[in-house]
Amino acid sequence: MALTVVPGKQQAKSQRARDLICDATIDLLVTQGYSDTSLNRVAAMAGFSKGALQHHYPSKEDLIAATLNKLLARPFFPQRGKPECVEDALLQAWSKYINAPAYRALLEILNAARTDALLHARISAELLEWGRALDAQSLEQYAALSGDDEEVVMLLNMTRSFMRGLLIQERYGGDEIKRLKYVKKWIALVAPMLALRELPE
Amino acid sequence: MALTVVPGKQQAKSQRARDLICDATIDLLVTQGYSDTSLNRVAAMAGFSKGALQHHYPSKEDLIAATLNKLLARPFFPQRGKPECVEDALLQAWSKYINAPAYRALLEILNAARTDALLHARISAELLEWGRALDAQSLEQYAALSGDDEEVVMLLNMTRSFMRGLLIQERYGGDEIKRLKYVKKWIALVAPMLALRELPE
DNA sequence: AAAAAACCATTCCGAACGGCTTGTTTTTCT
DNA sequence: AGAAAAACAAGCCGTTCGGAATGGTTTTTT
Repeated sequence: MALTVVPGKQQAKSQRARDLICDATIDLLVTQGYSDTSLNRVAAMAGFSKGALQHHYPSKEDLIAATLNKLLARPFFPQRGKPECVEDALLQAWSKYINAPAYRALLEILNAARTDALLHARISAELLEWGRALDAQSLEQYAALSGDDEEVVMLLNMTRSFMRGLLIQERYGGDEIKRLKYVKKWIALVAPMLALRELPE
Repeated sequence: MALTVVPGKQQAKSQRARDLICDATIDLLVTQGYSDTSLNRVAAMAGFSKGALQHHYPSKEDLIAATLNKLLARPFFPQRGKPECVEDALLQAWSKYINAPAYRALLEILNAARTDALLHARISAELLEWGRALDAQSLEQYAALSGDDEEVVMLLNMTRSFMRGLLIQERYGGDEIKRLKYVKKWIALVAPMLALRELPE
């Protein structure tokens, strides 16, 4: 008789519920900020009751950790549709990765973790691993004209830092066009020191 | 008889109270974050009752606006003890201005204003003026080797963006030494394009 | 000296928070 | 089919928030 280890109708439903909840959390983080992303609002926006939310994520810390997990899974480097040159690649990093709602949500969590010791302890290991993974991916994608691998990591990290800082500037002047101008200027400075690595099939 | 328009004993006391309150606010913003910088805690840390705080700053918005005012008054360029070269000047901008508690407090307010419409409306004009003043000061202090004044403003703004983003990186790896290394790398990139302007007596 | 204004302390309020408990419905397993 | 587990709903609890009201004290002005 069908000993089907079928994924389970309920498991799928549960997974879908968790996805909806995390998506709602991201949305609220972007539009309302961390402290106003309350469990009540998340439940309401996701279309569940408070009890359902509590069932899937027993505490707010659990909810945020799960949401962060989803946010960190976003690829910094596009896995298909490889860009033609370094300039295009870095420009895409800005428009597709940094200057996007999901990244703003990520920054909200990072900022909250700065002063919330428990949250910080909960996610710090994951963040460190994330940083290491980003560095490794940088080396897979780029090479430095100087031949120094460490320089690749530095330049990519510096680029991300710059873009992060630029994203924050939106809060006090600096419209979208001006920010894009700055990004291009940065790329013009840094791109000549980098080259795209040949990707293995 | 002495028509002395003496400052007034009470006025001085009042001013001192406001200073203490704003200092406590800055301290709490740095150590606890914006949402945990409650009026109760501010009053307690400043050594006043809640009623006293309420007297000096009728609403939290007023308190934050006043504190922001104090934070924006910090000089980005050192007014005395002029640095010898562009490299030193930019390095000082990092160590004395950006990588300092007061700047973290400023970022907390900016971040809060992103989602708090009322606070944003209250401080946006002041922030715009601040940005303009920074640009003007940049032109007073620096000249571009290319002769293009706009480039001076851009490079200084890019430097501030980069340092801002670098400050945030502290939350997920990147110790103090590594951040300083990044700052120096950036300065090495950008300083050759700038020159200190001769300051009039 | 009297009146006015500024300063400060205490207390209370309604609202919202995160977390928890209890009860009902739906799915899965035997 | 029936028991167990998972999913969900609704409500309560203790706390804290920002703000308002009230009253007393000190300083300034008239």
